[in-house]
Amino acid sequence: MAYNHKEIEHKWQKYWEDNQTFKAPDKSDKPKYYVLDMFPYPSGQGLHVGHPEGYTATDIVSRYKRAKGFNVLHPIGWDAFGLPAEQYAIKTGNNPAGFTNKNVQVFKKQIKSLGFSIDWSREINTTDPEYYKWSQWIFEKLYEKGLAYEDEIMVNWAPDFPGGGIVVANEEVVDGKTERGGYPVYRKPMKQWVLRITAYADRLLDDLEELDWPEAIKEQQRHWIGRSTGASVNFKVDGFDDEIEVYTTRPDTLFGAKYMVLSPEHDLIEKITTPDQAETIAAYQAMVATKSDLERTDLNKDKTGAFTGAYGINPINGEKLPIWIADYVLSSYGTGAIMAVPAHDERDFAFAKKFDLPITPVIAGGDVNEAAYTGDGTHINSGFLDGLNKQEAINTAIDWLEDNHAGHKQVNYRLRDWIFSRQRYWGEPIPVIHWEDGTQTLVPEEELPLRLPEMTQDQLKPSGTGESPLANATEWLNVTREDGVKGRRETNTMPQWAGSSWYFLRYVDPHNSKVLADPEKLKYWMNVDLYVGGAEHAVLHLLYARFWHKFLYDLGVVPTKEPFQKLVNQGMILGENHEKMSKSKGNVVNPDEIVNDYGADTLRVYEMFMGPLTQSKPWSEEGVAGSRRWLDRVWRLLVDDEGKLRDHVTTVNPGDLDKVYNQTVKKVTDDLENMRFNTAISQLMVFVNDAYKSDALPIEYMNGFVQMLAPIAPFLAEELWQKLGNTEGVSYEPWPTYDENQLVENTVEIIFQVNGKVRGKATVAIDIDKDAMVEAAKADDNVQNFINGKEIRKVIAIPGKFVNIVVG
RNA sequence: GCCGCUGUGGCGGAAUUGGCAGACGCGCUGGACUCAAAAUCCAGUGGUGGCAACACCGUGUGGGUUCGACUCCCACCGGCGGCACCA
Repeated sequence: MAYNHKEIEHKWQKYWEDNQTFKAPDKSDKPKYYVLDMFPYPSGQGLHVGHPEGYTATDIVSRYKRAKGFNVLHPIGWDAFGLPAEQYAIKTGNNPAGFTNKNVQVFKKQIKSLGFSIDWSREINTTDPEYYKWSQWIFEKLYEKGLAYEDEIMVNWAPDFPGGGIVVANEEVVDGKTERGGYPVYRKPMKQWVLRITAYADRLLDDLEELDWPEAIKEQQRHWIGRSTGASVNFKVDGFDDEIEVYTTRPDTLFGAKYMVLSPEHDLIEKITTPDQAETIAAYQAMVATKSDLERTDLNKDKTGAFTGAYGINPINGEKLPIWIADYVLSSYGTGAIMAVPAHDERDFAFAKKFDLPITPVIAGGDVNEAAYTGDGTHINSGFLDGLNKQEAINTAIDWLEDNHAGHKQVNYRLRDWIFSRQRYWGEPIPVIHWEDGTQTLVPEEELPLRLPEMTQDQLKPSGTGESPLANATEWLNVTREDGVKGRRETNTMPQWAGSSWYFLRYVDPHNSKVLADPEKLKYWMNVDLYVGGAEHAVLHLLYARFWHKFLYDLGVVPTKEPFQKLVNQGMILGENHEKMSKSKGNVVNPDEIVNDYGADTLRVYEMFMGPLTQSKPWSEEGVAGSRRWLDRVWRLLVDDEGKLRDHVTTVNPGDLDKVYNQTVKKVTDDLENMRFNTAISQLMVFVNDAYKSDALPIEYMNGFVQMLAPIAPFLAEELWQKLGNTEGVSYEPWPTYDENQLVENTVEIIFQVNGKVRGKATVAIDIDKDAMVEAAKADDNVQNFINGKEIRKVIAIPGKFVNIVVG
């Protein structure tokens, strides 16, 4: 009887479900291991082949750890709020919740078909009011601690976004366009909810040190947080009482400041601009306001600006500096104002060249006619800083600024606060009420969850005001206090990142109605020991989740400072043509078809055998077929045409498989520990190849082999395990061990080299001494061809390995 | 421009500490089985030369260290990803 994947996979899927095989108890004497996949968004497209890659990796680790005696938490759930469901609802008139649930059912069925050992009793869904109650609860705590606030700020406004435009977070802007959909983004002042992530900047940066994450991701987060140390310097404005505060990392170049630049949105511009420059300035501001972020950066490296007619006074030498405005100075960084040192800053240099402003070097070393010099050197033209190098001058300048009350040392961050509100229906309502008396309150904790109202297709359509469709939900929207004061609910909802910023905590205690999760259970299960997902979440999800986790740690809700101890990014699976899979290129592979045609075990084996988990690698249909052929081969090794265990599986051990079996246990164990799934599989192949050449297959080795196969191809392994006469499932059977003694041999093959090139080999006793090895080498015919008649200069011999004779 | 990753047969990839480059799989070639084919099993398979033993060349390019380099060092080239006026 041939290997029938459909029958077997159906049988064991049902068995695991009926027996709740993978339910993880909250109380156990076993050590715990928490394995997590990144929260999937249940799209209408279903799984793509990238999903099973990461999921198979975590599933192998989960199954391996169970066999190693760990209590394994391996849950899954749905990050189900988000735009596609809302857009679908507007188009079809269906409720987004219904659409979402349908998608979840598809995902669930697919994931179950792949045999992942998930504890389904812990399934969660961000759109479930019992879940988003706690997202809202965390928001209220942030609000109470002053970390959630509403502010009129410069936001990233994408007016062309379907559904009447949307505000997105800084992290969601890529190349001046929205990350989703690629709509152009404009800077626009709007009143929005903001989370004070900057309050955690230092900790988010410093605590990266202790995480076992890919260096690339840590580096991206470091860069995103962008901590820099410099000085704040106050410049008086000539003829006014006002001062302009600038931030600079190079206070040592203060003597080289030749002009100042304000961002076009700076508060002081209107006040200080001279009447004859007013028109020019206003025109420039208007021009900048219509530019998208893309036009301000990518498309336009050419500097623009306008002169205000006003002058600032350099505190260090009293020099009068013209004050310009230019969009190369960003209002959102530092104070939105700079001192320009054209001799030693590339941007200032370009601007000075264009507008013919003076350039005076204050550090020796460059040629200011050619380019800005940003390197180290001796200070010149700098009064009391003359003769000092860069670092000495920075320190001296800061001391001077502080002594003369003209400035101080200052730390700055690139990171900005997290713009948190979205003008959308299908998200967690922000639990705030705005009262007609101008006050604002939270929805009382005992009234949470604040549920989303049901809405008709018409109501879901954009309100046209840039407000969320919730503004159309009149009944839900308006509230009246006991004292008769009327109020209006906040109509913005939370971004999709809200639900995914803490979901890993809910898996620990998914049905708790009293608290977010029981502290005792959190103490047992946290942290996540292994977190696997794509690298695209490097700064979005992973930074937000760390921020919320640290906040919850400060509240005493969670016991750990960081949520994810070890992070692994799986590589992308490319199309057969080595290009990214996409519908337009027609190279998309549907995992359902592979499961149907070859079986889930084949898909799992193939995706793990393709190459290292972390690397991108191209799909190959031939490769899939090869993986299936190998599983067929495994089946035939143990099962005969009648479907019975083959006769040559015996209790007798002739010993010819001793070595390869023990080697295999050693290598597979080591490889699984280190997530080298491709080489683990190749070792299992080596074992099978040898087993085919053996007349007798010791049942002990066959059991061990099937156990090692089980994490990778669990359906087939359960079936073979049963055929081998085992009555319990394979999942909790203790992992096989190897005998070190079986690995040592009496003889070893050594190589003979002449001048580092291999010229001969010989099999010798394992304990052969150096001299004997050298004698054997010199006696070798081919070695003699290369050493005869030549002077032996040196002989290197490592016992048991090789002899190298150096002649000259 | 800056940062990170990466480059090995026809293809995916392997090589623990600097010690036989190419494990394993795909593809290809040959053989066995078969009336035949498929499937399967067995064997071969980096390039060049040679009947062969064997020799020479070979891990992106150029140099270096070493008895010995895919591995370490220097310089460069290509690919992928990220950031990009952050003062």
